[in-house]
Amino acid sequence: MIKKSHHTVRQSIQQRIETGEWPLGALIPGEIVLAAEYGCARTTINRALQALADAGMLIRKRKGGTRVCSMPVRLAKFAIPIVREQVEATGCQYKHQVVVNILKVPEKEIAAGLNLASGEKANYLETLHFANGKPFAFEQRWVNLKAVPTILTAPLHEISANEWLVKTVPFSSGDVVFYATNAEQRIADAIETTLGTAIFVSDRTTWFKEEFITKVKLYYQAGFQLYTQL
Amino acid sequence: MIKKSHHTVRQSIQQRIETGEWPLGALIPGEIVLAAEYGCARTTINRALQALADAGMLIRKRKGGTRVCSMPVRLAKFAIPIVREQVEATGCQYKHQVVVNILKVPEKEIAAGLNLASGEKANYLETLHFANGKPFAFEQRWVNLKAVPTILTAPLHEISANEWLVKTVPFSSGDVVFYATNAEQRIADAIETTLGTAIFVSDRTTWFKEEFITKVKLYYQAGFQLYTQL
DNA sequence: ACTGATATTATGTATGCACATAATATATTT
DNA sequence: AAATATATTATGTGCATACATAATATCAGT
Repeated sequence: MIKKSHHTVRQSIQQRIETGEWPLGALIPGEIVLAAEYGCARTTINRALQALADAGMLIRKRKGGTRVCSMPVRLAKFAIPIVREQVEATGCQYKHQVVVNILKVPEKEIAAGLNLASGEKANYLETLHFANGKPFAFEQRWVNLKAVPTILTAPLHEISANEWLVKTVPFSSGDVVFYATNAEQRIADAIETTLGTAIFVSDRTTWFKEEFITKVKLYYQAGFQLYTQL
Repeated sequence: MIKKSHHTVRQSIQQRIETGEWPLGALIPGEIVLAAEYGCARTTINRALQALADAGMLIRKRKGGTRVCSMPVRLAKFAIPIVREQVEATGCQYKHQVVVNILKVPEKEIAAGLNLASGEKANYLETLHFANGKPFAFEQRWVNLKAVPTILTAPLHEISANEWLVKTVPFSSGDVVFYATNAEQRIADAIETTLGTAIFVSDRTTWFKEEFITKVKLYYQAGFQLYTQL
């Protein structure tokens, strides 16, 4: 083994796990032993093992050593997408259309979820996203004006609120909920399907340093599938 | 700044991005400058910056330097769960029940998806997962007998096929599709809802070194939500 | 036996150094 | 002026070393 870079070592070790040389839950050799075996410095082995531990493939403990994760936490990752990119990824042409853009006081339960004072207005937007001219998703969005006052002057007819916010607001945390729902009449009309059709919905709330920024519900076209890889 | 470990440096730098000190797309100081500023070695800065780059917060290029990612790819991660853990996480008691466990030849389209020779039998399982005695999810699963012959002797009444496979088969790759569907009568009966109710479905196929292992469809109870964080 | 001090061990972290590599800027040649 | 060579620069990677830290093993004292 003349392997060198931690990438190569990492890959090699991953293989040895995958082929079953080190079965699930087994203790693998220490860094020094591996370093000798691969003919590299312990530092290099360390980086490789740490990377694998980050990936959830190994569990490391001082003393106790490193062992193969017995119940591997397989993480499915997916990029929270710009709808435009989602559409264009399927080879379709993207278009969007702002249907509603008003200021209004949200209903109580929503205002609470948004962390807004009662009676405070927020920017409410409804946008239709199209793929090759057909409705792809229907978006309902609340934007906190205190956090992002400039949204009022943003050219939302050229760039969707979705994309504008990602490009403008620095890193933020948030949570996403996915669920299925039977289409109400309004939604059914918007995405051109029939009442009661099962619709895939993503509901996302975004925060920036404890301050609410935006909450968006996306109703995808009937038959939509969210694909991710392990 | 007496900050030391790369963790601390990483956090500090992340803050400076989040507070807007370095806006989206901006070029940040080089490693040497930062090392001087933080009073640590360049290596330490390097590790911190690399970590942030891995997290999708920075983009680094030899020469050209490091800049804040202008269109941050926020990755939503979620663990592909053992259903039991999913149930227990909500504080409910878990139980499962194997409804069907037979060998049969899958339909053509499924066999193709499973990479099985035509006419070849596979293990077909139907399992009901319960939370506090109420149906939580209905599982339909195909298992490749050539890959995992021991499934036939597994105690599937004590440990669900789901969990047994995760504990037994080494790391594997796979893909997951989520979608919404209107419940057919069979499904509706199984999870005790009414015909046509919108159901959240996850459809997962798992491979081990190019060999098909298992394909599983999970129909979740009505109202189920998949929650993830950014 | 039980308790607590001490040594051992494996990983975690930091540092300094050297060289590799890629992209750019500058100088050189035609 | 255009093409080519060279220097510069910032990151990428590897190594040797040292010390830190946490968990365990060992051993002594009561």
